[in-house]
Formats: sequence, C-alpha cells, structure tokens
Amino acid sequence: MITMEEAEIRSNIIKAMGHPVRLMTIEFLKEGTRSFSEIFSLFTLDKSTVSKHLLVLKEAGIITSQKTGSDMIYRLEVPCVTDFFGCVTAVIENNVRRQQVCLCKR
Amino acid sequence: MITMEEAEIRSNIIKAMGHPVRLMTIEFLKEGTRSFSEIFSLFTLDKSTVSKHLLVLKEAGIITSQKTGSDMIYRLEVPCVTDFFGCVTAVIENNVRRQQVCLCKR
DNA sequence: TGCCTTGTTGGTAACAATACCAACAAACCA
DNA sequence: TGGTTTGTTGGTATTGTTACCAACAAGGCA
Repeated sequence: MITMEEAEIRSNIIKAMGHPVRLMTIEFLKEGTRSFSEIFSLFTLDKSTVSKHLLVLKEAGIITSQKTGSDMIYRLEVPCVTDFFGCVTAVIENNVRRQQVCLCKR
Repeated sequence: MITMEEAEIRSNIIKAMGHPVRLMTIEFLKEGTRSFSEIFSLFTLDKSTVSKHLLVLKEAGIITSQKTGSDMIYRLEVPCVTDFFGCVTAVIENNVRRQQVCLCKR
C-alpha cells in the first residue's frame, strides 16, 4: 500500500491535470512544442487565466517553458501522462454502457 | 485534437482521482473488493467524510458499491486507472532530478 | 419492540480554485 | 526614445471543495 504522504504528492500531479483547459493544453502539447499565443488561441479566456493554468502544469512538473525571442515556448515534459487518457475513455465508455452518463459531475 | 466538451468530461474523471484519500482508496481497492469499514479504517476522518469521498469515485464511475449483509462492499470498476500511477511516479522522479521537488503545490 | 451497528444525507464553516481586470516587465520595432 | 507586442503578477469576487457534527435510515439481534 501507498502512504498518505505519497498519496498527497501523487494527487498534486493528478489534480494539475484535472481541469479542462489544462487537459486540452496537454493534448495540444502532445503534438509538439507550442508558443503561448498558440495555446492561448485555443480558448476564449483572458491571457492571465491561461498563463496561470500553464503555471499550474509547470509547478506540477508536467510541462516546461523556455523564452525564445519574444515568444514563450511550452513543452510537454512527461508525455506518458497522455497514455492515461485511453483509460479515462474506458471509464467514460463503461459509464455510458451502464447508463450513468450524467453521473460524472466533478 | 480534443474538444472543450470532451475535455470537460475527461477532467471530471481525473478530478475524482485528484485527492489523497480517493487515491489511497483506489490503491486499496486494486487489491480486491473492500468493505466501507475497511476503507474507513485507513484514515482518521469522520465516516461521513469517507462516505462522501466514495460517492465522488462512484459518480465518476471509477468504483461501484453493493450492499452485502450489513456491509457496503466497494469494488474498483476500471482497474486500468492504476496503470497511470506509474507515469505519475515518472513525473515525480523527473521533478526530483530537476530539483523541483517542492514545486508541486497542488 | 427496543437498541445497536453501519453508512448516508443535510447543514455549515473554512479553505482552495478560478475567472476577470489592471498593472507591470521585457523584448521588439519604428 | 517611444510605442507595441507578449506574457506574468497582484488583487479580488465568485464559486467549488472538503471537513466536521448532527440527524437520519436500514438491518440485525436481544
């Protein structure tokens, strides 16, 4: 079994992925490095909001950033995180199968 | 790319895993079905708090429950979620390597 | 029936997360 | 140099999450 302390560290990383904007960003960066403005243009959000989401991913160690010219370039540091999405899809399909589509409320 | 709506559904499932208590519970259920009282005794929390954490996992479709005698038995519905923990460990190790251990704040 | 045991639900207080706007800093360009 | 672009940081209002206690419901057993 895992200790409570361990669980806390792990959940911090998972929590960082638990937001639609951050999830989409990860998916986007899976295709390669992207600039801030490219990521920003995916959403209809204030630039400060996007910047803060990227900071959350950075602090979790999931992405890194690097200033290049006038652009800030973001990179997916640990691509294996996207492997997980297949399993998330399996959960969703299982929910649909069990007609519990609308139960995922958080 | 993934749509915003899709990202929302997925993030709901990931969010359900993003809490130490729920993460430990998933790890525990990986070993087999467990009763409420077995799960409850892992923590020093009020029973209502534990019950609510289990509800979150249920609503996400990650676990299921079934009344058996006087006990409520919980079961991990989609075991593949634990495959992900290996990658989370990779993130942690990468953070340590880059001396960013203390940056994972959420 | 009365009373444990087992777990869920409701209420609420404390805290965390998220969004916006405004202000700022750094680099680039005219 | 002065203005523009690019992104971050600070402040703050709103909303969401999590914990506790209390009350309840269902089942088992004296």
